[in-house]
Amino acid sequence: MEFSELEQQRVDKIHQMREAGIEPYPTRVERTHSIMAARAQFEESEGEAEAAPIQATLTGRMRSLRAMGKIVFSHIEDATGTVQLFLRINDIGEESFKQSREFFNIGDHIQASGVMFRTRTGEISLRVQSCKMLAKSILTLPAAKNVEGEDGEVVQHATLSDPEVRYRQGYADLAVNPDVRELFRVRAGVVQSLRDFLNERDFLEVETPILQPIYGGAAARPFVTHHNQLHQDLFLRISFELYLKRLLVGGLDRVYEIGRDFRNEGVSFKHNPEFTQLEFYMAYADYLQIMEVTEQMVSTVAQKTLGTHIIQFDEHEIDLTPPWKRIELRQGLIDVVGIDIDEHQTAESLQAAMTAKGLKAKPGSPRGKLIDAMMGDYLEPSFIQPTFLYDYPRDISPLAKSKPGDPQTVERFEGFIGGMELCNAFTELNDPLDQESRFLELGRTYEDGDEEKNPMDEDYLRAMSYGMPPCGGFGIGVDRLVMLLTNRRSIREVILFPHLRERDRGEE
RNA sequence: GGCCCAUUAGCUCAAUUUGGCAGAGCAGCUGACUCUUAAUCAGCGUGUUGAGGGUUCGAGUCCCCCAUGGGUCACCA
Repeated sequence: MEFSELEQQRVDKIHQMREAGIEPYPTRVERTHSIMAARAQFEESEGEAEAAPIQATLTGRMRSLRAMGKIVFSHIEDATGTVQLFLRINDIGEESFKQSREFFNIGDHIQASGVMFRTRTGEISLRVQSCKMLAKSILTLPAAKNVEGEDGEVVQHATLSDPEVRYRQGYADLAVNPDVRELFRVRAGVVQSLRDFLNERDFLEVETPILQPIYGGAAARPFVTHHNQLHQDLFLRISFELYLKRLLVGGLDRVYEIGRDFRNEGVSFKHNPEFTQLEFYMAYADYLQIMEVTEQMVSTVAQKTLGTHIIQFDEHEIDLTPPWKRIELRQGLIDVVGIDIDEHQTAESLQAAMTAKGLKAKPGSPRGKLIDAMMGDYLEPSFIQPTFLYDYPRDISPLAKSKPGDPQTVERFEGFIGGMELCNAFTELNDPLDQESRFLELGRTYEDGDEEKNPMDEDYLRAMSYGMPPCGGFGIGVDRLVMLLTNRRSIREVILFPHLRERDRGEE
C-alpha cells in the first residue's frame, strides 16, 4: 500500500501506539449495550425517582471530535445510533487522557465505558471512565458537516459524492452516508416481505442451478464459463423459468426462487449484468389470477416496508393500490401509434406501416421484435401509474400459452410502473407438442449466430411430456422494485458493488 | 460501440473565460482552552492538476491520444 502524507501520519500513530504498549487492533471487545439500548434505558431511568445510574460499555466509530483543554466531546456511531462521549481528565486520568488525545481520530472504532448522563445542554452522553482503541483507521472518512458561510449560505462539506468512488468503494459510501445504509435496510425488508407474502400463500422457496448446460427462459445473451474436469462449457442462467416449471411436473404446485440472473448485455440506469430476480409458478392458475397476485404482492410489500401504497418516484406520485390499469397491447398500440398489429400479420407489412408513420423500424427484424420495439419506445415510458399490458404476439413469447380461439396471441402480461418494465408473466404453455414446435419456430426466426436464439431444451420437453399442470408464471426485477420504493433513478444505487469497468492498472 | 460532458489536496470545490507563482472550507498537524455539538482562538497546504505526448519563454488552462466515470443514442424481456 502507498500512503499519502496524511495517511502516513496515521500509520506512524499505529507504531507509536505499539511503542506505548497499546494495541491498535485488539482481539477482545466488550460491549454491554447497543447505543440505542443505552439511550433508551437511560431515558427510562430518568422518569424514576431513585434510579440507579446506568453503567454502560459502548462501541462504535468515532464520527466527531471536539477537544477543549482538559475535556473532550466526541460522537460515536454504531448500527443503532449515535451518542456523545464526554471525556474529562479528572475521570480517566492524566495518562489515559493524553493518549486519547494523541491517538484517537475521526473514523476509528473505539470502546468506552462509563455512566449515562445529560450534559448541561441536555444531550444524552456517556461520562467516560475508560476507553480503548478497537480499530485504528488509516484512510480518512469524509466527515459530513454543515457550515454556514459568510454569505449565510449553508455549505455541506466533505460528503462523499463522486459516483465512481461511491460505487467502487461502497464500504466508504455506506460508512459516510446514512441514507445509503437505510436504503439497503429497506431493500432487505422488501426481499423479506416478498418471501413472507409467498410463504403465507403456501409457496415453497427453492434453489435451482445457476450454472446451466443449456440456457433459456428469456431472450438474452448469456455469460459462458467452463468446467475444467468435465471439459464442458456452462452458461450462467439468464432466467430460472425452465427449472422451476420442471418442479411443477414433479408435484411442487407452488414454487418460487429469489436469486441472481446474469445477462451479457449493455449496462444502463436500469440494467446491471447481474441482477436479482423473483420468479414464482402457481399450478391451476392463469395469467388473470397472476395479475391479481401481482397487484397484491407489490402493494403489500410497499405497505410493509414503507407503510403506504403511495410512493414518490422522480416527479411522480404513484398509487400502488389495486386494481391496476389494464391495457391490451394491440389496443394500446392503436391508441398511441395508430397501428393495428392484427392488420399486419407479416414483418414486412408491419415494417411498411411503421415506416409510413415515421417510426423507426430496424430492417429485417421479425414481426414480434418490431412490436416489442414499438411497445418499448412508445408505450413503456408513458406507463407511470401501475399498468398491466396484456396479450402479446406469439412469436416473442415462446413459453406462453395461446389465447383460446386466437392462436397468434398468447396470454402474457407485463407490469409497468414509473415508465419502467417491472415484471412479466403468462399462462404457461404446458402442451409439449406445441412447445416443441415453438422451439423449432424460434430456430427458424433467428439467425444461427444470434445468441438470443433459445436452444432447444430436450430435457424440458421430456419433463413437460410427463404432464405439467396448467399454471401461471411470474418474474419481477427485484432491483427495479427497490428503485421504485426508494426513489432511486439508477439501478446502481440499489445494488451493493455494482459492476464497473476494471481500472487500468498496467502502469503500476 | 457513436456523440457530449467531467477528472485539481484525504473529502467537497475554486482557479480554465483572456496561458503568467495551484487556492479555499472540512479533516489533518502544532499550541491554548474543564459542558462542546459548525466549538473557539493562534499557526502549518500536505498536490505527478487522471496517464502519456505536443505547441509555447511559460500549460491545470490550448492541441493530440489513452484511461475511468456520468449523460445520451445504439443495444437490451
